Amino acid sequence: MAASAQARLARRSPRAATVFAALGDRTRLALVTRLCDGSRCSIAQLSDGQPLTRQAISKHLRVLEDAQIVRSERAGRENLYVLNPQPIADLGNYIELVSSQWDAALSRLKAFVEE
Amino acid sequence: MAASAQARLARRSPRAATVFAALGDRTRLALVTRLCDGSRCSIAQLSDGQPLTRQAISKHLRVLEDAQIVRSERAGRENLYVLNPQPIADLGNYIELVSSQWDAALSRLKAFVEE
DNA sequence: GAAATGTGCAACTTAATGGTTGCATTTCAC
DNA sequence: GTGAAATGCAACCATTAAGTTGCACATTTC
Repeated sequence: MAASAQARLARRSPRAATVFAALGDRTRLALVTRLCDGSRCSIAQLSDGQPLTRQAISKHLRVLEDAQIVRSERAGRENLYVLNPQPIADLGNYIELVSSQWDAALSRLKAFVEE
Repeated sequence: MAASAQARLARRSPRAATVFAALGDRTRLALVTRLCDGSRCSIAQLSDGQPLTRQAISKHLRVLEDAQIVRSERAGRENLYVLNPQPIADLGNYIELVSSQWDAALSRLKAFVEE
């Protein structure tokens, strides 16, 4: 089944790479951390306390939205952002595949050494 | 315990961001996929079949090595690379924290609606 | 030892990222 | 309706990233 697992990993690669890349930044990771308690926050709220311009935060939110890690919803004059945990959960599956592949390799090695 | 979970997430952020960023590229993800069956491969082997220069692959491997996702070992004239699954597994923990935070938020919302 | 193999290093190009500032626009509050 | 608040958009700058080419260096192999 090794080939099948590799194929599954490869098939998920493009999408996974986008999500990984979106999370590969401190500021964006902080935004995700802030949003993962389920709160809906405006850009002004999210940039409050951060040592960056509101525009910078806005750009980061767009990156997260492109990766579908976050959804935005207009409410009057403000734009509310909510986390969408699905893509991140999918990464969890990806990671589990990698880990299981590695564990299987370890088992084979162990069996080989012990025989 | 919500504050504690957030704090844990924030503490892991800088390191996690590095690993996420290292995985946020198709080519590097392909390299990880290739190595996660436990094989030790030279740069020449890893760049074989890829539509990139050996140098490009070499640079990508350095990024992965800086993130400690991969280890290299000199063997004569060739440089063998092996996966180190630990940082990736740590990302799994990070993701689980995010998910559990989100689930807790959902539960609170549900309780609020139903009361 | 000469040729071939596997890498490393440096310079360079192009494109993407992260960030800023300034201004226009929509919406709310009084 | 005037002013303040919350955004969006565009232009711009500096840095990093991704990739290439060319060459030098070590290690096999014959």
